[in-house]
Amino acid sequence: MKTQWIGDVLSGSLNQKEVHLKGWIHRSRGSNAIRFVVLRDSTGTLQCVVKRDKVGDASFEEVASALIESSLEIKGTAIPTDREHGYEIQVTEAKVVGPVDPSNPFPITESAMEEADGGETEFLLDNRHLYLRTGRMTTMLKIRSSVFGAIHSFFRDRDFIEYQAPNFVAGAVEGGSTLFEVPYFGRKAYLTQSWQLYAEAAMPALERLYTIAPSFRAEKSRTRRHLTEFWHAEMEIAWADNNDVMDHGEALVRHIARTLLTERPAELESLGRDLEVIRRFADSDYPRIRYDEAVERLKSKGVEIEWGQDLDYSKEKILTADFDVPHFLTHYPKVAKPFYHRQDPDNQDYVLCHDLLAPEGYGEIIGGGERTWSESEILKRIDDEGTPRDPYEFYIDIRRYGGVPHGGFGLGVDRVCAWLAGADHIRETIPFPRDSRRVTP
RNA sequence: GCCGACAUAGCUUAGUUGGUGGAGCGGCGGACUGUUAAUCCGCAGGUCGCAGGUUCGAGUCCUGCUGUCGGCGCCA
Repeated sequence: MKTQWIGDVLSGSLNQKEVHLKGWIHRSRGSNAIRFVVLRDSTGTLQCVVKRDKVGDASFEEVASALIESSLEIKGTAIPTDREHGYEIQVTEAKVVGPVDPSNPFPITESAMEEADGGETEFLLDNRHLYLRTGRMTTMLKIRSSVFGAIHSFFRDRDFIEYQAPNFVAGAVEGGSTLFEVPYFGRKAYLTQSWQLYAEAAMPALERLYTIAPSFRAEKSRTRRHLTEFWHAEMEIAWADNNDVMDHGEALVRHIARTLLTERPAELESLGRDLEVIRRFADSDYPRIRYDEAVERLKSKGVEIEWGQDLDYSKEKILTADFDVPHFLTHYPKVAKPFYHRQDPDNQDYVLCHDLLAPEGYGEIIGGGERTWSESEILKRIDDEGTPRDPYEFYIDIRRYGGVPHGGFGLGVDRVCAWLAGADHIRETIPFPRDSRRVTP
């Protein structure tokens, strides 16, 4: 097994020590007597100096002829240097573990990445399984891991119970037009769009629950904010109102930003992120404005909008331009939202809901609110909407046995990753993105 | 569902008013004892996405198809 990493050498803890490293050839150059191999592992890159008179002819030839992405095992001494990495390895033994066939060299070349410049060409998307090894993707995946970890620690520190809902479901959460249909032993089933309805069933048992799970939406969206399979962090909490739920969403997003500042500052900077901006997201309060106020703001900017209209992305963008931190929009008109949002008892035209919009044009990252929690209200809302009751019988049943005020939200984890990492496209944040035109590789 | 672009070597691309498709990177061969995307010399590599059409002649013009990318709607 491997016990030493390039990161250990770079940290200085192995200065002047004998080291045994295993990794992949990032770059290789040199002459017929000396070879400079830049070795890569999961912790970084490091130059290894291979001299013919130190390792012998056979070993030297083997290393010298190894192509980029060949895997390599080396032994040598870590010595400080003024050159690029701060340290380099004077190699005493070197062995190619897994070679690369010269007739089929590693296809992700400098030129393949230069035009992409953070974005992704068709070629890189087709070769995603190999693109994952490159610096930008690796960095993004480390940030992603920290975001997932931060979500878990946030909820667990607050005594939330992690709870799993099925991915095969019979009915829709949203309108229903965006479900993936799958054959199910002669019947039809669907891939879940949200954990919420099943979470509400467990709400009276667990009171505070959360999940991080994939959600599936068959939207033919072609935007930098959409995936057909995305990772959804959702929570549900009993005895809570819209403001309580918002408090949790705000605290969670701040906690994620703070975690990245602690765990991934170098990665953020290598992607061109200004840490001061992330610090602002981690430390600020997030303003809350009502739908009506948002409409007024838009009208004052000359945007044509009618009351009752949902705020689409073009309008969101105009609104978010006024803020340099995330901000909530609350109290949407009832007509713009589905039945499970509770009507505002103070004004039946509105529902007790909220969206959290990320600044810098990244758009909605949280959608949530207070649920319609009494049996009479839910039946009226379903009937008024013209939605059939049948698929929701279990959901209605929950309210027949001790319904309580409760609510929750869903957070788009990939969107949060894209926003905090400053990615151009949500695809950059997930190893194998799925959208309406791509299910491979 | 709607709108707009694009498709030339493994990759990134140049290609003039239609007249025998070039380069850089990568690969291969050679030179080189401290390189930083190493450098230098040489070689191989193309049914110009597919199918029609116009023309003496199409990478180039026209039509259709396919694929991909970008934007909108919808949402996390």
